[in-house]
Amino acid sequence: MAVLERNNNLSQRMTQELGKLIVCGEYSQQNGLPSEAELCEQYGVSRTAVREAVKMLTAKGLISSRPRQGIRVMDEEEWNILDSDVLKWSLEGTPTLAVLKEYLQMRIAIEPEAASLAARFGTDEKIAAIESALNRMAEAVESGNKEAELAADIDFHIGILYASENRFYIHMRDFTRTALNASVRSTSQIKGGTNDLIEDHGKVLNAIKARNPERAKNSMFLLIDEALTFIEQKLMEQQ
Amino acid sequence: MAVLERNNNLSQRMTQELGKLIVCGEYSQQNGLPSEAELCEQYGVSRTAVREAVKMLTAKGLISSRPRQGIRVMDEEEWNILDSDVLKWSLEGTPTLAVLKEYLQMRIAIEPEAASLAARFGTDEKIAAIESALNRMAEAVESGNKEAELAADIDFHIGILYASENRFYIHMRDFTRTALNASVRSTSQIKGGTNDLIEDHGKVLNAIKARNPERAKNSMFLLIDEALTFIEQKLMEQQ
DNA sequence: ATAGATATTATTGTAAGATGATTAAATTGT
DNA sequence: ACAATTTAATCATCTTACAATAATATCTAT
Repeated sequence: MAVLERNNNLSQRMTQELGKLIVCGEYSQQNGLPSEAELCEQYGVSRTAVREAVKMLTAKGLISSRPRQGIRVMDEEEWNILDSDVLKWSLEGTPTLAVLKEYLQMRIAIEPEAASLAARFGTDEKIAAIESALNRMAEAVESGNKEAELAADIDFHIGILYASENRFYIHMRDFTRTALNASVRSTSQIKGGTNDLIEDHGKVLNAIKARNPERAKNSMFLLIDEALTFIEQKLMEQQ
Repeated sequence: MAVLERNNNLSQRMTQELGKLIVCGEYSQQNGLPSEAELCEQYGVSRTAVREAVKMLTAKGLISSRPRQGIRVMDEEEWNILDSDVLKWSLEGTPTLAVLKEYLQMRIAIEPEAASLAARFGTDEKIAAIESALNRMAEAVESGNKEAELAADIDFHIGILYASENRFYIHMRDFTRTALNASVRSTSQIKGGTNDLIEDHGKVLNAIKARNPERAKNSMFLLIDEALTFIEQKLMEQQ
């Protein structure tokens, strides 16, 4: 019998468990999912818990459930792939290069424009938060603390989203976090020396502080494009 | 007693009803929500239906629910504002200029880059779908059919997202649909003649057909930037 | 009086059982 | 072979009961 983690309440745990399995492909459109009754048995929980989990996954676009037809995994196109849980579940396995490319292709749309907005509209307080993140990142590079470096890197990029003062950009924070985690998770992402990485981040920050939207946008574009070009080249070699 | 629409099943309808009220601010962080028991009474449904609706809204980040504390509306920052239901509910009222600006600021990140990707990676079939949408749009303009024009306009922009061949761009289709609906909904969006609108769309399409990513990106940027500049100016005047 | 422990109670969490509604699939009749 | 009908698997809904949680009130010791 499957074992559930012990945090949260039962339907939340069921949601996590089933969501993970669906996103990782254990349950697929072909395989389908067991019926409510079978899930109750397999996990040793009541129908209430199973049904509430099914409802939550339905709300995230992962499954649909109808009488006589059972619980069916939806086409991936229907998944709410920007939902924070779905992003989290997708991070369970090691991401492929193709997936890293998808993340970067999206980031290269969002983040340069976010930097531009941050330069135009970001409050001094929010810009200070970006600067603080960059300082922490530099310290972490000095001391060779990879984990702290990643945390600060994430704070830097998310700080810019917040400084955009636009709800939709702010909402991309979980996406950005996931994308950055994924790129570090994938060992091939070692690439160039981390020194000019700090320098490149610094250029973005300076442009924002100078309230220069164009330069902020371009600096951020270059920063992400470097990573994207690297990935695209690796993908070429692979084929 | 509140009345529910008759489509779908009961918990779906409850979800729609409550979701709409939350997004429109009838229930807020201050006002809070009634308890499960009270909701059952008000809508004349069982706890099962109420609880399943609560779970779905929880999955969309709109509310949280804990023993003794009741059902609480989450901070807007937690809402899954790119969820198709949440987008739909947010479209219930007439959008303010500030909201239209937010939409356009996001579109100006996504769509130019999507056009660039479409030029690089879009299949001939998907590019043909974009062209077909533009043709329908031109016809609708000729015959003065505003509704058909909007539908074709939406198909054009969404067609480009599909042609990007990137899951994250494709996922933005509901957002783009909502943003376009909102801008038409708002009467002030009449702006320039629709003739050069077709021409401007044509430039984007031609660049994509010519497999020229840079030109595709720039053409789309200009197209959206025109609307954004217009809105920003209106906002200035308003203050 | 005040701080800290304890009891109360409102609210959600979980379970189980019963019946209704839906619809895919099997059966039947032509 | 095809259409109409029946069957049965599965989800949908309601009800009842009790457990778990946590905010609030109450009590106790200092």
